[in-house]
Amino acid sequence: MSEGMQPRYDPHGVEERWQRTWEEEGLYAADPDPSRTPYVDAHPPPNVTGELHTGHALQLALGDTVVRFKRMQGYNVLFQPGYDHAGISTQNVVEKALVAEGTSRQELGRERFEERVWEWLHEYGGKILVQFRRMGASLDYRRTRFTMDDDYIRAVMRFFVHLYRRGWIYRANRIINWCPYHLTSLSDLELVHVDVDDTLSTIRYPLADGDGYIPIATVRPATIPADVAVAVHPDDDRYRHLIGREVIVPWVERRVPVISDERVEREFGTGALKITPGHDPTDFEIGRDHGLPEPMCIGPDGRLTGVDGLDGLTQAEAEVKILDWIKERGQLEQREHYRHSVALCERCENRIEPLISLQWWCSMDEIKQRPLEALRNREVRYHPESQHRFAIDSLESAPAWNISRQIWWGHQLPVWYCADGHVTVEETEPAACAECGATSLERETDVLDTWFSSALWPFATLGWPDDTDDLRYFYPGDLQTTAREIIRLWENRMIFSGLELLGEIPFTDVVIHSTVLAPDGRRMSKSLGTGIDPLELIDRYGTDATRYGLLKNSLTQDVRFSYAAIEEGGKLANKLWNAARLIVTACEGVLPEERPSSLEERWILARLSQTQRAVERLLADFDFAHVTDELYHLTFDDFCDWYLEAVKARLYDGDADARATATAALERLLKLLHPLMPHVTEEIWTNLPARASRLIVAPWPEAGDESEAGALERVQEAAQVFRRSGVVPRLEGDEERIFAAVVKPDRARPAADGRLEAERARLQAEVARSEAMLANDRFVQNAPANVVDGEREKLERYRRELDAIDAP
RNA sequence: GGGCGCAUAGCUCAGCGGGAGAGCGCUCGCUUCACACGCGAGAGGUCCCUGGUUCGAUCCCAGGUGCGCCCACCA
Repeated sequence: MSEGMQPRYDPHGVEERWQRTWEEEGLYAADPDPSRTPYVDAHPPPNVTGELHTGHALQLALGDTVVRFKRMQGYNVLFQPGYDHAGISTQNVVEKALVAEGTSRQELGRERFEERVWEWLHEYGGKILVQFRRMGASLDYRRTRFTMDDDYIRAVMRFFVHLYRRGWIYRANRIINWCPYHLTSLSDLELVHVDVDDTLSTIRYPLADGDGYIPIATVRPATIPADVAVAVHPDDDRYRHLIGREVIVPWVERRVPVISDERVEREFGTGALKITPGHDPTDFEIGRDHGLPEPMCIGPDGRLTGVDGLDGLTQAEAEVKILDWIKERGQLEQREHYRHSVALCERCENRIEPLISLQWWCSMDEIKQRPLEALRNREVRYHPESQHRFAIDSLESAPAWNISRQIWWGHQLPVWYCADGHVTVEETEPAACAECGATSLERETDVLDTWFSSALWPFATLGWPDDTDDLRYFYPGDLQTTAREIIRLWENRMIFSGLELLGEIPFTDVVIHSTVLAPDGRRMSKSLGTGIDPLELIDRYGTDATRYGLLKNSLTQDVRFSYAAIEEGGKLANKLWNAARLIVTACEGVLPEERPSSLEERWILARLSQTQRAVERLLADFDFAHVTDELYHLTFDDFCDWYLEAVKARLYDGDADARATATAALERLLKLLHPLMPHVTEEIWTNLPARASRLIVAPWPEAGDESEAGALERVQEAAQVFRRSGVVPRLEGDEERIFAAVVKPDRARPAADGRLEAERARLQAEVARSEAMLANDRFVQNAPANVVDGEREKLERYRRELDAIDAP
């Protein structure tokens, strides 16, 4: 097929063809096989409504590279695909579509709305898996799972009931983050914080006995009607004498106590804090500790409620009226500009209302103990290692988890109430109330936090809660690739669910990849217009080049996106293609066999082995950036510039050993590169003779003898000397032949005036420096032996090169 | 306010106790029978600052400066 190889490698068409072929030939498929060792990467399920972004692309490139490497090593690889129902996000997208149609979810009602979501998903959902294929991801697409599949729902219900019976799930009134747009509670992890310009008002709260006032600084005068106390620090001399007395809350003119609490910051504002347990998390805690009531004055819609004269007003409107009232009475001390951070809903970016609400909670106190122990024992390895500490810290400090959401799209809680309010928790609808036997039951309308179901991904995808062959064979798995911010949302929860339900952590290695920043260093974001669409990269440079570029960038540090890295990948693919073209053309029909008969052949085989060992070592540490580096230089410098240049003449001359060896060497190079750049290597593979199997399932080579890796050193030294001085050093045999073939002294420009003298001077200076160093007793005595020996070798080399120049 | 990290060539980044590196960009020369997405030759750096440890520091330690990210209830 060599006549089909064009001088320029074009990935278009080739890559799609291989993606189809590999999948159709079942080469991604994983099935239990007790004779083989499994290797499992349960790839994070993206949002069902999502589109491929750089983070996904990077994550896929990392996971797929490892998985392809393991597959070649003979592991039975399961790379698990799927997508997540993603509660609020999905509800959002569909709601927007409804609004565009002139209707709303409220108008449709819950049942119709859920149907609409399913319809929407059947039409548009899961597009992302098509895009996963374009990344060349070798996922077992037959096994695609959705976190709202019937079986998956069963797993979620089982998990909930399990935790409930353990006594860890409970229902309670607590202050929560309320999104007035979505009309639901949110966990702390679903918020974003932004700085806003605001106004800090200092308001005088008169003492009830008429004797003076306490100044209070607040940014939210609209919450004043729900004040239940004023708190000061117990050691604050300004106010200590007032503790225990009463002040009058403006507008509602209610008498409330002055209390003391250490959580009050003396330095902030006036040092006195109004306590509003209904609308502030700190105040809620202080209020609980002091046994204060918990009234609210702002409703779920964000408007005032239950306050005479303010009902139904927005907070801005209420604020004006309250401040006017205060001003009229001379109680407004000052208004000043104040910049501070506020919490927003990460989905709609509306301001969060803290308010008290009856919610379902999962207590973390007991559930986190086993995971903590496991993490401390390093039963999970984090890459980079520094994330290990963070995983532990974030688990240690994990607060009670608000698991209920007041939205319609998601897993409805398996909780039923009878008319008397008794609670019955069952996996499926119970016939009667567990407490009173009443048969008329109402199901809880709340749904679960999306991450509650995500926590089951590594084993719900394998059939849990049933005891399946898949589960027994593939669980626990091996690899997780994920973004830093997901550690708390997801990694920790998978670890505790796995330990709790199956007694084992679902994976052993967690690779936390970097955040890819825009080329200018800002975050990639659609709204900023700084996003880079991986599909456009694929269209422009090809999948292999895109994968290579992303891997090269994926260091422990956040990195700026670089087109240059992708272009480098494209060049590597083309270089490889042309090296293969040379060998395929010159060695047509020759079977690969390592029969090294000359220096350059022994050398390249040793270099291939050496690089292979390095790649294996680096991949074990998930150090992808250095893998790309090793392979780039192996291909360009060693394989092409030295080996092929040296052996080319013998290939054209029909040297049978050289031809067989060249073909074998190319095969090994292709194998090393396949995990990173699967398509171009597979395409070349088909052009090699007698190929029974696909490269994707070809065995990873045994690394051979590395002892000849330095065999070309004298020739390379000679090349240095020649290039710097124009002098052709004396060499013999293979070395002379290789020098002539690679360096081509007969075609080089003649030695220019002064070049030789400059090189001689340089070498003499090096010799002098080296001799001085070796003459220094303190150096010779204190430096490690290998350093001293190294210096002696260097000196020898400098002297040899000097001799070469000075020879006639 | 806590935690983590980064400052090295024009740009993006490796290296991390003994000769300052790569890719891109730039300059010069090559249409040499695999490849101009190529080959060869070059220019370009107080390795952020100040101290300390050491025979020796870009690398280790302390302090400073400047950036970035994550977390956190200063109203």
